[in-house]
Amino acid sequence: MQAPAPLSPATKLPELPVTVDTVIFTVLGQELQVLLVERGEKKFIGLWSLPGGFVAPDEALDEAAIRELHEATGVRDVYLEQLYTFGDPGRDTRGRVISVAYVALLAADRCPLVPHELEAEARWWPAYELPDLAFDHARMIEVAIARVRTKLEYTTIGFQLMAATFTLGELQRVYEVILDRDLDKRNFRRRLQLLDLVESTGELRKEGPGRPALLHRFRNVDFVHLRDRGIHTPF
Amino acid sequence: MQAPAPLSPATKLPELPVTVDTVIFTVLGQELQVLLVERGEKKFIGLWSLPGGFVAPDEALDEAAIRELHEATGVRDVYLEQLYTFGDPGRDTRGRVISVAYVALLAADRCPLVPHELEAEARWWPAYELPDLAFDHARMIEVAIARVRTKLEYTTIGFQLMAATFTLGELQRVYEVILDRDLDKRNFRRRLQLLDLVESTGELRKEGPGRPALLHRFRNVDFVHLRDRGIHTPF
DNA sequence: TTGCGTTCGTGTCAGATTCACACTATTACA
DNA sequence: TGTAATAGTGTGAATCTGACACGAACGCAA
Repeated sequence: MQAPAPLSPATKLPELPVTVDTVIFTVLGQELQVLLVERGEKKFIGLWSLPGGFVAPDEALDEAAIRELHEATGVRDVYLEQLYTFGDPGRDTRGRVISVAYVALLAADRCPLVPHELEAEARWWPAYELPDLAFDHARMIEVAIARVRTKLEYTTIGFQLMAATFTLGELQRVYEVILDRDLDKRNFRRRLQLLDLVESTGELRKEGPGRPALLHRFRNVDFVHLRDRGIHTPF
Repeated sequence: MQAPAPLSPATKLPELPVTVDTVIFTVLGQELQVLLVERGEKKFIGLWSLPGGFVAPDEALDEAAIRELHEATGVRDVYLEQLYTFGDPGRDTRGRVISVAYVALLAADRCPLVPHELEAEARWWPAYELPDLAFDHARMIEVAIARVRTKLEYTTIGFQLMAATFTLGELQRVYEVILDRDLDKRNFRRRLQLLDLVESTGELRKEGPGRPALLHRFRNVDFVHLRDRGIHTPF
């Protein structure tokens, strides 16, 4: 039960440090990548961790995640959703810490090449070939990948990883990289058309050898629950 | 970022009270019901809230949820999953509190008729006709209903609401009550058979007028992700 | 005992969806 | 100008979904 007495500074309540940690994904160079920061502490030399930090006393969890994301990347207005809360005693070897994990999706053309306001070093790592991670951050990334994969199948979060215009080939590769399997080009395009999700800009993009591709944009940038349209397996 | 210095009692870190609150569902009398406790505080007279309480300093979040669930209902070994973490400043009018919400599913034959170790009054309420709720607990229940509905469609969590043996009619009614729509009897049964989820015990249950129904049991009590079998819309 | 109301249990068919599959078009480059 | 690379396009078989109706077995009341 909740404490029967009203809370007050005088009331002795168990209090715990609360952090947010964010799994920031992008698809860069045909790979799903995660932003990690190198830990400076002696105890954690060579270990990497997710960008995150403590929640201030008057700060909403989402706000804290947005703030930390901005500090780590310099960008705002990023797709962000709460993932799961990790709170086992012992998950942080330095003491009891509750961590509310978030997932963020960042379009490749908005990815910072250098860390923003971080003193520590930060870089992108391939999500399937991660370095040694501090605490339970490897587990967090596992859960995050599972979440993104699932939602890719019944929402339009995948769009969050694309630039404003893109080719259908690029879009398909993003899906393939995250789902970690090949998709059929014709079925993929038929589905996009059927769902009325994209439209052609009319422009072509020439790049390397091969026939130039038509550029497309999304018709509805908003997050769409395809389930609401009775759709369960878009791709 | 995480604090660069090791944590210690001397280090000044922002700490926050953390609670768990659990949305306990059952299906009783053709209705989806939620267990609520009446708040004793003067400030909250007439308000009801979810059973919950503070997380102890050395206690895992899941453990805290299990403990609170046991205190409220007297039962253990209940299906329980973390739902979402609510942490807006101001969500608790008495001060800043982070609440990790859980969902529990309790079979009707295990429901306590009277509260267990609670001093406060507790009772089941129809999930679609709730009383005035304290804090953001109404929102928590909304999110919980959405979660259970979604998972009902691609997992076997629905089984958690059934007694060890049951009739197919009872099972269908549980699904109908949660999804809040009618299902086709023949399609429902065809799907159960196709998925090989239930088997007949051979016994009959006579109850009231009408032809007696064959009793069934689940073939696999474990939580099953039907998606892993390529199934997306079981019912 | 018989009739009525109630619940149980069962199959089919049309429409929609899914999945596998191959060739031509357009470009860069040697 | 030929070759390698990528873009773009349609069909058919199999499966899945969703709508639909009736006989069987029981309790109860007349």
